Amino acid sequence: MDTGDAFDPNCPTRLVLDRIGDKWSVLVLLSLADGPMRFTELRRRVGGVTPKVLTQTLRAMEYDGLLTRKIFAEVPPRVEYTLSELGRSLHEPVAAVTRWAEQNVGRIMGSREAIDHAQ
Amino acid sequence: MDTGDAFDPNCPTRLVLDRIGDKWSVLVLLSLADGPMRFTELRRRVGGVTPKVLTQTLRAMEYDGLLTRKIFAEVPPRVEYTLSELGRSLHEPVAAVTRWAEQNVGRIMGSREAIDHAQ
DNA sequence: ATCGCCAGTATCCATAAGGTACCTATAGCA
DNA sequence: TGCTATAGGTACCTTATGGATACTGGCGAT
Repeated sequence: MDTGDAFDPNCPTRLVLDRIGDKWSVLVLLSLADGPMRFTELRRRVGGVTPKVLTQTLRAMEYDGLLTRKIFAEVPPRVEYTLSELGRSLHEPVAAVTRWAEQNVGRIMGSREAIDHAQ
Repeated sequence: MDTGDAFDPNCPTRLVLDRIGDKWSVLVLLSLADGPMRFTELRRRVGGVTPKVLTQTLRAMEYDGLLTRKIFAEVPPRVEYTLSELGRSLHEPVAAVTRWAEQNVGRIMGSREAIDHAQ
């Protein structure tokens, strides 16, 4: 298996990029970086996510070993999501991209406005 | 306008994250980091992208000021895509995520296999 | 005379995302 | 003895988005 070329569609690295490139995954990762959270907490924190999509995202991240899901046998039910070591190791690179976005949002919006204005 | 909270769906930072989180944008950015490229060159380099989607991606990145599009009045036509200063500044953070993916692809695939095996 | 090159469009279809409603069981309240 | 609220989802339907394939135009080469 070729792990070195992200440009090859069959490369596993590409699968990983697809997953972590997902916008909800990134927001979940950033949220959980502050500590474990429950489903509804996450739902409130990550504005705009629907429960279905949040469930899909969390299940996918669990499958990839980025977080763990702990169910407490209580009523009402309680489920806690916690970043794994692997998930925590991804936090810094992702946070760097987010910082870039925050720092450059002005330039990007400026570019869009300049182009819109030229039309 | 609130540029500080990527969790707010109306936050511009979120718009930016959505855009640069797109898998094709990342691959185009990494390709162009080596220098300007033509459309067909990019298409070959970024395996699996269809022309329609590549066009959409390039237009979106141009709109955001990440790259410039230069048309040469020749036959056959020639169009060159070049990263802007802004695009180049995004390269390092994105490359860090890609490096993480390459280094951890094994762990992720291992997690998937462990879970598949447990079923 | 026809073929191929380049940079895309146009068209159609499948998949995925999004929105809303509903389910389960129990504890608390009236 | 209902009635309601709660948490963590599922089920269902509709709407975007992505992807596959085919096609265009002008010219130089065969």
